[in-house]
Amino acid sequence: MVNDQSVMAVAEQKCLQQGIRFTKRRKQVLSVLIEADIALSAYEIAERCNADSDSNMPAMSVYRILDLFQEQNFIHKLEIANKYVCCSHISCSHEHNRSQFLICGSCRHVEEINLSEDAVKSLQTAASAAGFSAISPQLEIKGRCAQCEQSEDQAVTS
Amino acid sequence: MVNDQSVMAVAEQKCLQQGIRFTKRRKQVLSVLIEADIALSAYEIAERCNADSDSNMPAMSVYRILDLFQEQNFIHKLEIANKYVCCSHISCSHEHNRSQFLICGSCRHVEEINLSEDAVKSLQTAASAAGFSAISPQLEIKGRCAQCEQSEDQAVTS
DNA sequence: GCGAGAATTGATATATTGTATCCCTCTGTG
DNA sequence: CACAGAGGGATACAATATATCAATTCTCGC
Repeated sequence: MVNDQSVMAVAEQKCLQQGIRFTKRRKQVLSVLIEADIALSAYEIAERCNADSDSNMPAMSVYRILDLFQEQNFIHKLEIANKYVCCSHISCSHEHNRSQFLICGSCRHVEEINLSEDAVKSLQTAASAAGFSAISPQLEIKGRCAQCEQSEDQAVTS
Repeated sequence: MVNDQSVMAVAEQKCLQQGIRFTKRRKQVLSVLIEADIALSAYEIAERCNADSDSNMPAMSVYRILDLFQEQNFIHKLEIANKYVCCSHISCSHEHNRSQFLICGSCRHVEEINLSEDAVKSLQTAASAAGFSAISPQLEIKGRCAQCEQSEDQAVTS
């Protein structure tokens, strides 16, 4: 999991640099995403924001803030799940142009992985052979994490 | 594009073999998907069914039929777009366990490509290194097709 | 400090995608 | 014909997302 302290600090820094305000609402949303170790839907984020305080975070605001965060590369949207996760590289200096996600279909745990250069190249080759350019850096792959695989085996054999 | 005649025939065959009826509604849905060269949402399919006849295809039925077709591997759901396409291998004997799609974000044109063995292997290696097994065979990649790329260039430079 | 203008948020409405449920019809079989 | 089960009609509703306009808050130059 990401280091919550440093991530918030880095996010604040980056906002400052761009003349974007790092408001209370934005802190709330980012904080919820950092603390959750799974991908959350916009409405789930709103719920969690409203759970531990008397703040009233409307889903609308969550969507707006999520849009902003995506532009800033603080978070990623998992399009096959319609959910959002904190970028695991937010506080390091990695390039953000190659995000590959493994998404557990059972428990929704998300791993952000790094494919080899070769694999990425062969993807791009195949894409341009098919007449596609500017392919998105983001790859999302549905699967089943080790834990869920195990517990499902138990369920089947019991 | 797929050959509409043979695809319908193959689909009918496969239904017969499984004791599934290839009803008028199902024909309509498959036919719409074959004729459209782009990915369609369930509601778009319903609209098109209702456009050129006085049939009244409810969206519900479309969803039911789409579910069936997915089980039969007649179609694929593009999860990053929430849209559906006819499987380009429906009338050939390919394995259906490795579908990779390039999806144009502008015109929604979809290409079904085949990655190299190596690329697929390196994906699976990376996945199991991250503790994931049973990864889904389906890969969806957003991009921009040659045509749209070109017309966007024009728009920018004009 | 003060006002203009921009950024941010609030609030409401609505679109889009998808699921649940109940019941009716049709079709093949004994 | 009666019946079982597949298929479909209809309605309701849940979940995800966008549009729009008004209110508030912040920033910056004065």
